Amino acid sequence: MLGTYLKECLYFTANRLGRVITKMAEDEFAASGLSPTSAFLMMAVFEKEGISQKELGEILHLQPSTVTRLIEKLVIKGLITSRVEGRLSLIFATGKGKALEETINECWNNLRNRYNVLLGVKEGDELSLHLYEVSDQLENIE
Amino acid sequence: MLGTYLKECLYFTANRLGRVITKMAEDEFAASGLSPTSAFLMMAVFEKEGISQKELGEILHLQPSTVTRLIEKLVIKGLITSRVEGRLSLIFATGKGKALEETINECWNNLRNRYNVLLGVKEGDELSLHLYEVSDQLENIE
DNA sequence: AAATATTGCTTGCGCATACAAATATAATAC
DNA sequence: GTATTATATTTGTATGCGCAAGCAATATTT
Repeated sequence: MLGTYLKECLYFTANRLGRVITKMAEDEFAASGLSPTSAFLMMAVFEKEGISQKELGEILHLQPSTVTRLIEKLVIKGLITSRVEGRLSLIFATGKGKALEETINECWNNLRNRYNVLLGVKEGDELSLHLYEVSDQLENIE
Repeated sequence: MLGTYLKECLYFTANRLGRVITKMAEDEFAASGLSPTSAFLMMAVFEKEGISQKELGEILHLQPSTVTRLIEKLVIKGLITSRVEGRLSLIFATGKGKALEETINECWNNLRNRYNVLLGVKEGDELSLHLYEVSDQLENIE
């Protein structure tokens, strides 16, 4: 079989999986009008009103510049506001943003159900935890 | 802990892993002057001179348009040529391209060693095979 | 308190990938 | 043998993310 070696390349398989699941996630989160990443950022804000951009970056494992851009778009959509406090930029959900909480949770549940059905019960969630640990190991966070 | 639910989201963990391993791969393949994906495309061409773009897309699990762009760059670099045959576009490695084969293989070995060391012997390779199967399941290829 | 360093965020730019529409060739139907 | 459909590739456009450099606020040093 041509190209079999690719199956043994974590770079390849990880990124392929990323693309596949991203499509699924975008599909499910479309109901919320948000990209999956934006939706998870919103969830972090719901969990801690006034969270800083720095914290958001740490939780989401995204670069500061990427967080800035996500925030930008969510502010334009009127879902969050940011208050500058010293050199921190603190993020709060607006009423319109809070109104999305339920929807976002549903989208997320739908996504999880969708892949857990395809992968076998709980296999998806377990794989996810595993991948999280693997990333930590690769980044040498112990 | 804030944002713990993210560990259970395959969208998130898969993409994070993708970013982490991509950085490692880019780093290792820098020695070849190629992006990891281009390097794997070259490997596919080494394996089958005159491979079509369609086949490349299937092997690499990339969209045709993405393949077109990769080819474009490799042609500009003088590593491959493409001969149009009917509606197929067949890809061949140039001498300059073939000269890279050894280097590319080394880069790949280095990458695999690097993550296998961090993840434990063979764990990386096994994970990779697993992720490949998972992607197949999610895409409903049986 | 002035000079320097650090920290958090933003901006400009680039890369990888995708989707949709356009194009080109081949195959099939009639 | 033309008309229609199918297939392979290309082109235009968009998104998500990163890096590097810059800016602004605070902390540290002297």
